[in-house]
Amino acid sequence: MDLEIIVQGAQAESKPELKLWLRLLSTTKLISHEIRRRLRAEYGATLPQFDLLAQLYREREGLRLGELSRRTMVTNGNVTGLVERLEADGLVIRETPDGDRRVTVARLTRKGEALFSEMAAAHEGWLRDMMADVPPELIQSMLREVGQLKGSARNHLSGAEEE
Amino acid sequence: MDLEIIVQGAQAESKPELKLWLRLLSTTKLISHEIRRRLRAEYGATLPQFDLLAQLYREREGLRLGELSRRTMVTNGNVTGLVERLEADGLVIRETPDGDRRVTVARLTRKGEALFSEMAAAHEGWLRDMMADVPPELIQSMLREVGQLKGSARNHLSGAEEE
DNA sequence: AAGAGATAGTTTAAATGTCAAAGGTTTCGC
DNA sequence: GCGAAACCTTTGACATTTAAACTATCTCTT
Repeated sequence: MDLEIIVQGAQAESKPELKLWLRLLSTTKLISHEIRRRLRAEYGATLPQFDLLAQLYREREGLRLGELSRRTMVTNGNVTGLVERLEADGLVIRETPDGDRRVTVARLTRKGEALFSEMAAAHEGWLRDMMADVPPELIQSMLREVGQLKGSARNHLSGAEEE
Repeated sequence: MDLEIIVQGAQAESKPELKLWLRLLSTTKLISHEIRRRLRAEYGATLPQFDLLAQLYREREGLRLGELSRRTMVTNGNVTGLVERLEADGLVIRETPDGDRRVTVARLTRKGEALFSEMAAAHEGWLRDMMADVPPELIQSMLREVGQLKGSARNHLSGAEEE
């Protein structure tokens, strides 16, 4: 039924970190699958595209592809293809600023703004629905605790990422 | 820096469900990236391969591909390719039982068992390390709360999945 | 037994994902 | 100003992902 089966056999009592990780992973997978399904069914969009549009929606003047890559946690080469497809759909345009010709900036078109604002409203509703059985206080405390977990993880990366 | 930027602009105060979701997503992405990097660097393995091997490690007599698909939350077609590559590496073997020739069962080889048991120990250590700054009580309470969230999400899927 | 229907895996196409290497551009040191 | 270093993006090779079509096999009803 679940990723958690990995350890629930012999020694599930110990290893709380592993157990928490598997539960986090299976939960986000569950919710992601659902959101992906609905995005596809109702808007013909994919989840990575939605994420990318979301970033551009917040920065109306556009973002450099490298910045998009950092914000969406998607690799550089991947952003290239994503933006290409979104541009083909007329949701995004690419421009090279005068100052620095190494740079490519992606920006939402009018059509992209309109579509994303629809999708965002639906997306938020889906989440509220899926979390309907969780009391508001729990949501608040999870927010805090997951934040702490994230901080801990960030402090113990092998890579060179700081702050 | 993060997925959470999606909403932190104008009206971050409201929409706690959305905020929690974005934080969950960015946290699991962060940890996944790190685990993937280390699995690749130290064992030349990918995360989905690790997940699949983990399932087989728990069921030494092997699992049908469909069951593997369900447990890893990976689609059917995907399991086919994964097992193919693992078989090519000599970590897994495929067999068709006598009773039902539609069925394919995947099982770990001696080599697969040895490799996975190494990887699993390292994997657990990485997690303990990344969660080092989180007090044990918090880990326990997150375990409970995330479980509740997962239950809620499962109850509000549009798909036909029950229990 | 025949055939409809269910089930198990595989295959396919399009998209996403990684990493590493290659491309142009800009900037810096001198 | 020139060459080297640094920067930004693209490209290429390959693995993973989803959804849907397809093949093979089994089961059940009649």
